[in-house]
Amino acid sequence: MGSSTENFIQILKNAGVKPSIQRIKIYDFLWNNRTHPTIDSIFQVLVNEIPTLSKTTVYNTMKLFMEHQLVRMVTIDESEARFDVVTQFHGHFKCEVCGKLMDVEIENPVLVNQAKLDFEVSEAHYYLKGICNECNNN
Amino acid sequence: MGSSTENFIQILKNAGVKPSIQRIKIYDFLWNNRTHPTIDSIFQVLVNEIPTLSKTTVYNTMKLFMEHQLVRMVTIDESEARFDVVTQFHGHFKCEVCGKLMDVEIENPVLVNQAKLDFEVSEAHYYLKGICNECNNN
DNA sequence: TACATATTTGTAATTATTATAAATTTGCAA
DNA sequence: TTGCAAATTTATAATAATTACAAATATGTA
Repeated sequence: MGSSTENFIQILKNAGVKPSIQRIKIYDFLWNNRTHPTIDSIFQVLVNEIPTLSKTTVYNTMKLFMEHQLVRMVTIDESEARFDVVTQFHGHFKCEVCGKLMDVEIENPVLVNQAKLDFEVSEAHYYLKGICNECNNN
Repeated sequence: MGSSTENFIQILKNAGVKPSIQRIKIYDFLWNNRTHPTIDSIFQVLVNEIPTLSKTTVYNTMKLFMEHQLVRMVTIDESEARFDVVTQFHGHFKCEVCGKLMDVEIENPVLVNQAKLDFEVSEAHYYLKGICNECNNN
């Protein structure tokens, strides 16, 4: 699968987002850095490529991307929002020692009886907290 | 099941938390108001009963309760933390129209293969977003 | 009662996010 | 190409949740 600029432009266009330089670079970064980055970490990296970049633009862009289903917000960290370019359902694990946030494969959970009927679901999130193996072995 | 002050004192003691007036009243409120309240909403109600109550005390107390597994933090709302006195695994549903946060019964999700081996899990959270029936019918 | 410790409180500091308006860029029509 | 309206980006200020801190108060015990 190619990951050239043209591809990112096409992904944005398909989602109904006009591909400005900033939007392309931000999407590019998310695509290639699947570490569930925060607004600030996105900004800190990209301000090197786009010296005039404003943090407000990163906020605006992530909001726009969310509205167009290009990213998911991950709210495990109470203090800062994180973002995930993978929008298919999957879980997250946060290690409370090293702080790393990892993807977790999980069977799509089953709502019990009544729950299925009580609302129209548009988004599902699942996450775990605990200690990762690396931290447990040290 | 009784829900008198004596019972709350016992619950706090069993969890290793010294039962001050403030802690008892806060736990009492959580036990009897299972609406996943925010720090501010807890404070606004209880400052009527304890006029000297400080919001810092509510923050401190919720932190202490979390450390002693008396409550769970719910982070569906990006802006404000919410708290749940029910610590057994269950899901949450947030209606994006009316904003209400409800409990959802759900089968305990199954981690796929490798995930089980990769970390020691201490907490699991599951939540949904969408539109509730009430909002859908109006 | 006296005192050490724990708890609460009020205030100030921090920090993520949002609001706002000016500056810049973009796309298009004349 | 030029001019202009709309979209986008930017910088700054405002907001609001949370944390840090130190003084005040309450608690338990010798």
